[in-house]
Amino acid sequence: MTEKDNSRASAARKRPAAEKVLSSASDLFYRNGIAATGVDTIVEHAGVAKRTLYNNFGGKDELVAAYLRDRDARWRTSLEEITERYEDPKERLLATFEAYGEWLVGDDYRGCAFINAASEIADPDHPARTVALSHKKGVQEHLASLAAQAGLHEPETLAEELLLLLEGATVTASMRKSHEPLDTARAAARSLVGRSHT
Amino acid sequence: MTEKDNSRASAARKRPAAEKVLSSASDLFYRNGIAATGVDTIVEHAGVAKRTLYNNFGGKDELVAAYLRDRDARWRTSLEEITERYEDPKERLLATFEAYGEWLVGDDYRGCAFINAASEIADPDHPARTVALSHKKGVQEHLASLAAQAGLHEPETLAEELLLLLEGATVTASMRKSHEPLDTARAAARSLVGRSHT
DNA sequence: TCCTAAGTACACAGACCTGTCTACTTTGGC
DNA sequence: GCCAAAGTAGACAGGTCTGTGTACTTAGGA
Repeated sequence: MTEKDNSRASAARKRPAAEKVLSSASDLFYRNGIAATGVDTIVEHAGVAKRTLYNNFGGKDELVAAYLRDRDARWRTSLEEITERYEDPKERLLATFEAYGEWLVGDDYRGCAFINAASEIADPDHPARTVALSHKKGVQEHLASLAAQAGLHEPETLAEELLLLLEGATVTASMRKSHEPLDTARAAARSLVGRSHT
Repeated sequence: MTEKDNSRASAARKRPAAEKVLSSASDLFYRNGIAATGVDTIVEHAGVAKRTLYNNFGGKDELVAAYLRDRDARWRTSLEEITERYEDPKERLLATFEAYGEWLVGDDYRGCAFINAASEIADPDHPARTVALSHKKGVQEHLASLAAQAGLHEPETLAEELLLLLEGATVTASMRKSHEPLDTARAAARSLVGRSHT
């Protein structure tokens, strides 16, 4: 269990160049946007040959999907770790807001990578859209599961309400470059959780 | 007052070609994204010469800003009209959710134009970012003003909470291509307004 | 009627984009 | 040490992008 198979780490062990590509792509896609980041920029930043990118990922679209999958995996790990800090089911539920908070520290915060990708990619068949959608579904399921464990009323509805607050806070925080919307969202979440109390 | 100076209509009267450009740009930017829409596509769609675009707007960046300004103006008009349908201050406040609802009908819904633009444009000095930010500020001020008129507790905080719900609903609705998140957001908003009641 | 501002048509520059090709070099497991 | 897989280097094709230059034509008010 100490040697948990983090897909990114294991890929680094066996394909170091591919890992460098993914790492550079992640940074650049997130910071500058997907359309604004060319493959030449990625390979230059990664210090690898362009052919390495195409041999390992197939093309830019698949690389974008891989970028989001990687981010989703790291997000899940981080969320799990933060949730486990608490015992009380209600606090475990609200810990999700804390997890979001840890991601938006720093002045390089550019909002949610999945929302940004979905905003940027109009094509409904782009492979990255599937990844973004399943990520959001995962977050909502996480919330619903914890809400149910906490014995709250209508856990599914509450989970969606909390998701909306989280999404709104993420988007607003990145527009204003402030983490204050997350505090507001957390306060509103406490109200809604209180209302759903037995 | 019947001859209210809608900037787009007045521009159409005196500069028909410029208006065609703005109208085409609005459609294409919103539907396909800003980066994905080239100026050649816009002028072809508008049926005007490329030079007309540059003479009237200066360049693509300024055209993007004009697109958002136009959308903001139309949004304000629409919001005002919907708000005036109600007498009760609390209902007027919640009518904002209805206004959002009217914008996300139809299968061509692609989310909030301002959020999408901000997601897509990483450059903090881009003229469109200023427009997007001031639009969101306007929405929040509208909410705060109505919350205060309704005599609710801490109208500023409540306004921000409602804004977050609206933003979350917009983003989620466009990802799922469903208007159901808006219903959830409205229900949550009623809870929060209830809590803030006298 | 004339004159100015607005619009047209279209070629062009220069940069950037994704993806492919070929030939060469490194590296890790057997 | 061998050999296959992985990676490298760099040119290249074929597009697309924003923005400019030039010479021409319309339209509307004084």
